[in-house]
Amino acid sequence: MSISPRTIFHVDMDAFFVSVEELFDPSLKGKPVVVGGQRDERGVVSAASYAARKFGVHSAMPLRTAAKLCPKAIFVNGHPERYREYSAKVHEVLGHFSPLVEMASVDEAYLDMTGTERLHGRPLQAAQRLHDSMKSNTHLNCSIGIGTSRLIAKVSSAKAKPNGVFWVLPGREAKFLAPLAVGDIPGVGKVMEEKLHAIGIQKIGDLAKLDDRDLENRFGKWGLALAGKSRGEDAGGWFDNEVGENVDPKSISHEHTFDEDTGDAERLQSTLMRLSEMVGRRLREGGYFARTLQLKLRYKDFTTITRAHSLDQPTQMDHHIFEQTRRLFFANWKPGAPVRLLGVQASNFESGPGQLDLLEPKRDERWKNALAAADHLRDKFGEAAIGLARGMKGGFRERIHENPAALPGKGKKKRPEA
DNA sequence: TCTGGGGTCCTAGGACCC
DNA sequence: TCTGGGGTCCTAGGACCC
Repeated sequence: MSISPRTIFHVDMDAFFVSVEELFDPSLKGKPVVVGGQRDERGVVSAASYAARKFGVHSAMPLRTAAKLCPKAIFVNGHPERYREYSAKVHEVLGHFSPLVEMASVDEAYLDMTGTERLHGRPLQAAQRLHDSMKSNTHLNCSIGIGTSRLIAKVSSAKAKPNGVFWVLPGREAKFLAPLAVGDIPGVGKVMEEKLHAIGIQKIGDLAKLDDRDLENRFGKWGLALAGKSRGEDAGGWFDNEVGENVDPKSISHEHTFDEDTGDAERLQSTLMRLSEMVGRRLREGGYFARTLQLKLRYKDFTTITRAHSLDQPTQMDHHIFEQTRRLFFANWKPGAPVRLLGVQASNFESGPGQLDLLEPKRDERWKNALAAADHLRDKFGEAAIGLARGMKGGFRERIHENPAALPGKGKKKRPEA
């Protein structure tokens, strides 16, 4: 705990995906634009322009719903490479303002600005400069929230939107939060919100009046964290790590929803192979060896199961991943049942491969070489260049789209171990 | 309206060990 | 016999975020 309060910035890009698309196609400007796929596709909205939002379109809404609400909307497929490129530009701009920058996702970041006054001036002045610098270097707008904690910075950046700055003075945290809805607390979603409403809590101020122990008794660990959050602290959970500490991922996964549900075993297996390759590739890129492999299976009616298996020896090889997930698949799939989604996840990372195959010491070595060659080819000629036999069966190759929002640095992070 | 994809964290029960 | 208690690992599911 430091004695003088920290100064945290939360920088959130305004309608990031849409704005980037507008840079590539200026004719989109001012129009209702929906990024995430075509109007008749399965899938949800990744981002909507402000013009589209006026019709009630918002992110996470099914594309087909958006099309009904706003028939004139222009539907655009996402361009992950573009977002990555611009995210890197954003990161670079931010790096000129503080050495402690943490990209929380493609389009938002935390900066610890504590102690930068002599360089960049008082918070509002620094924010103004950052804003201008962002605009001139990336041609993108951002909103900036300033506070003494991540939580306050995050909540105030939402109040700053669009294209503004919002500063909560040190000592005014609880006062700022009190009139806001409990659902405005990051981490309080629909379910928690309803539970809180059920006991008569609507505003964050109502929450702050409750006893910490009472909240802990009702909601466990989360309840205690909530008590702190109601006062503006980064108490508990993922929020209270230092800004700028980058942490290794805990899991790597890929999943695919079929355009139409399928019960075709060959097609399902070839998809599983593709997903296994994608996961294996990323394990090798990151130098991770996974001990736990998980299959995800979603049926037509949306019921979803996950089945996991932990290996004796960690792996990063496609065929190990495929072997396990295929086994799990056939042990759980009702043959012929229409499948909506398949997913493959690797977790429980270890730094090395452990013991190699003692019976066939050359086998894994050969695989490793083959995979390295395949990785190299893909780098050179693109993802479709090569695939293991199963993935190619019958000339069919499941096309799997990369998710524009799925870029490094996402999600919640835990405090790194000392 | 018919529900993506990639993550993190939490809970809870059972196995297993001492 | 009328049954501990803690620790850790594994698995499954679910809330939540962008």
